[in-house]
Amino acid sequence: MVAARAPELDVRAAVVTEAMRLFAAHGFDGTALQDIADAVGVTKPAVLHHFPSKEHVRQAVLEEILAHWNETLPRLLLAASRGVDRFDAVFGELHRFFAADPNRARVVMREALDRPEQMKKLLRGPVRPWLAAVADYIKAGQRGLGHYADVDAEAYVVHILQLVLMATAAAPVTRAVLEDDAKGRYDRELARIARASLFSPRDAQKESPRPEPARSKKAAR
Amino acid sequence: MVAARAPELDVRAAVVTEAMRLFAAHGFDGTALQDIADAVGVTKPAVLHHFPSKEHVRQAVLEEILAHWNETLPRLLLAASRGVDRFDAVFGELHRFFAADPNRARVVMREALDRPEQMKKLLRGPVRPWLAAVADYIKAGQRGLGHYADVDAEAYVVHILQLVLMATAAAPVTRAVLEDDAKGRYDRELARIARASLFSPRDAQKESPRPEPARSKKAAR
DNA sequence: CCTACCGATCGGTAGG
DNA sequence: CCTACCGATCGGTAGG
Repeated sequence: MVAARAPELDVRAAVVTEAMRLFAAHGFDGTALQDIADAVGVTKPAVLHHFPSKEHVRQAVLEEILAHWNETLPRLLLAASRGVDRFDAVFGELHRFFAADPNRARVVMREALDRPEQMKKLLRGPVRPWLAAVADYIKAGQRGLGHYADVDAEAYVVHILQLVLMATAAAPVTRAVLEDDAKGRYDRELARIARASLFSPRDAQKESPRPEPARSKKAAR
Repeated sequence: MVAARAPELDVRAAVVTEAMRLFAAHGFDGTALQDIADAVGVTKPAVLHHFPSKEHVRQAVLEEILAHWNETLPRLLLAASRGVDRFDAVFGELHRFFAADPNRARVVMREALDRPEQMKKLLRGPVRPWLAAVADYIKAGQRGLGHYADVDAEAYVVHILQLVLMATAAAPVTRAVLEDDAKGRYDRELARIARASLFSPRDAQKESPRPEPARSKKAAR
C-alpha cells in the first residue's frame, strides 16, 4: 500500500533512496532515469523536475552517504576509552555504517572505479580529517599502548577502510564460499584481522586464551 | 606506430586487450562497442565479426583473466617451503597477479558488483579449489607452525583476497591520501596486515618473541 | 503566476 | 570486413 498523497518533498527523498539502490546494483550507466522513476512510482519528467539532470541525482546520492558519514563521524572520533576498547568502538562504528546499508559501500566502490579523480578529491577533502584522526590514535598507541611498532598508521587505516568497504559490498557474493553461518564467520574474521594486525599480543588479548603452552591444548579436528 | 597489416587473429586479441582496459575504466555498460572498435582501430561491425555480441566480448575478457589465473595457480600452490616463507610466496604471487595489471582487479570487482550470481558460480567453481588449498595450508599451520589459533582459515583467505583486489584496483585513488612514496607504503602495509593477522608473534617475529606476561590485563578501566 | 506533473518527442546512440 | 541501416531506448525538454 502506498501512503496515498505524498507531498512533493517525499518524491525527492524517494528518488535518492531508489537511485542509491539502483546505482549500487547496476551502476550509474546501467540505471536509466526511467528505472528510477518506475521505482519511485512517478514519471521520468517528474524526476527531472526535482533534479535538473541525472548527474544531479548522482550527486544527491553521494551527498546522502556523506551526510550520514558526517553524522557517524563524531561518535566514531569520540569512541570509548583507549586501547582495544577504543579500537573495537571505532572499528564497530565503521563496520556498522556500511553493514547497515551495503549499498553505501557499493556506491562508493563504483564511484572509486568510475570517477577516480572525484574520489581523490573526496579523500583529500572531507574524508581526510577522519583518516588522520584515526591514524593519530594508532600512532599514540604505538608510543605506549601496545600497537605493533611497524604499523604504518595512515596506510593501515586506508587498508582497513577498503577491507570493510569491500567485505560489506561483496558479502552476498563471498558468502557463496562458506556453507555454514557464513555471515557471522566473515564478520568475526574481518574484525579479528583488523585487530590482530594492529595490536601486539601482550596487550591485545585480554582474555588470556593463549597462556603460552608448550603445546596447544586445543584439539584440532 | 602501428604494426601495419595485422592478421585477423590479432584483431581478436586486440579487442580483448582494449575491452579489458575500457571495461576496467568505465564498466561494461559505460563502454560502447564503438569505443572498443576505435581503440582497436577497426569498425564496430568488425568487432561483431569476431564476437557475436558485446556479451561475448565480456566473456572473453573474463576468460582471459581466468586463464592467466590458472597459469599462476600452480606456482602459487607449489610455493616455497613452509611457515612465513610459504606465506610470503603465496601472498606474493597473489599480489603480483593483480598488481601486474590492476585492470584485472577492477574488472573482477565490477563483475562482482554487476553480476553477483555469476561471480558466485566462479567462486563455487574454478576459484574454490585454490581457496581451499590455501585454507588447508593455514589449518596445517594452526596445528603446529605458529598461526593464530583463532584464525578462521576460509574467511581469512577470502578477506585477504578481497583486500588485495581492492588495494590494487583502487591504488591510484588511495594514493591521494599519502603524499610521499605512497606506493611502497601501501604495498608494505598490505603485506604486513596479512602476515601479522595470521602468525602469532613467537613464530612470526624472529627478533624477540615476547615471554608470557604474568598479567594480560589491559589498560582499560 | 506558481507548483508539480503529463504525453509526446527532441537529438543521439545502443546492440545488432 | 565496410556501408548502411533497424527497433529500442538513452537523457533531457517541448507545449499544455
